[in-house]
Amino acid sequence: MNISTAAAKAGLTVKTVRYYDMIGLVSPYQNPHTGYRDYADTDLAKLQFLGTARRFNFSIDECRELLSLYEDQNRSSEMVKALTVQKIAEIDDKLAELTALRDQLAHLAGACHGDDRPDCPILDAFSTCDGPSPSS
Amino acid sequence: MNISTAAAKAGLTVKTVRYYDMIGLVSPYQNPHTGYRDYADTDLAKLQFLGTARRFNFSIDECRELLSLYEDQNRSSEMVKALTVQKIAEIDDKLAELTALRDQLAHLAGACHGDDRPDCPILDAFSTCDGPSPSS
DNA sequence: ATTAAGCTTTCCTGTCAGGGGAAGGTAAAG
DNA sequence: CTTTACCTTCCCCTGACAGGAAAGCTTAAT
Repeated sequence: MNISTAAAKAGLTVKTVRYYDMIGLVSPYQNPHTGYRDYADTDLAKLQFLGTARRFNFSIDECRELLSLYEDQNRSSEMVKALTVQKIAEIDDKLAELTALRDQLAHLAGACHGDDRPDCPILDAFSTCDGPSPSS
Repeated sequence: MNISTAAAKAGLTVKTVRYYDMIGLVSPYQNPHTGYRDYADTDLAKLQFLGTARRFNFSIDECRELLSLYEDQNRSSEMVKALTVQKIAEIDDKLAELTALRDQLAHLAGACHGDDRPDCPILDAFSTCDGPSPSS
């Protein structure tokens, strides 16, 4: 299967699939004469796995770890669950941060009349150095 | 005021402040003999403004726009409020996306026993190409 | 048989917002 | 006078690709 077919089936772009080859995530057989990549079904399965894991916000390095677990027939589900629970915690942190941000901005927007007068509580708040805590 | 003092007062790193000079956000007087940057109080105010706006998740380009409004004594509060409301909407989108992600992951983690057996619903779900919708 | 379209390859540059560190000049303190 | 702490520019690095150029390959139509 050529690269564009594999990419389409995995819901990825050709560029992304080529990138995954370059960083050693999924390296298909490469025809030595033409240089064309040829994706086997097992390669496609990995690409689909990666597509899903990436959409679940796992980083490339985490995907690499998940993929090695995915390929290991003698794996335990322990590591996978631990990684997932940790990812959930990260998302929770991000949610809390964004929610706080949203509330503060909404408060400022509510205080701003938003007309043609130069008085603006939002800019006033920004000029006093007490914004949200530095985000990661 | 030298760069490290200004950076500390604005809650930014020296690298960041130098970067803001390079991209033309805040360009202080520069001693032609020593090459040292010298930040005036008005420069510091802008840096503090930028620090806060950045912590509120405004991009550099949005900060540039906000800063020009901040500096304009004849500004109207209309634009500022519009930008802020748009930013709130963006945050809301991100919140919805992350919440959906979190729920799906939590569901998978709940179904995974997380012991030393190789059976793992999380990996099974990842290998069937029906993850979350592609995130921005 | 030739040509054109539509693939593929590698290679280079750009993104965003800076971080890390080297080489070299300067300022303040002992 | 020396040490230490700061400043400068310069260049490469990050994550996860996207865009595009130049060249090679395949397939279908002419």
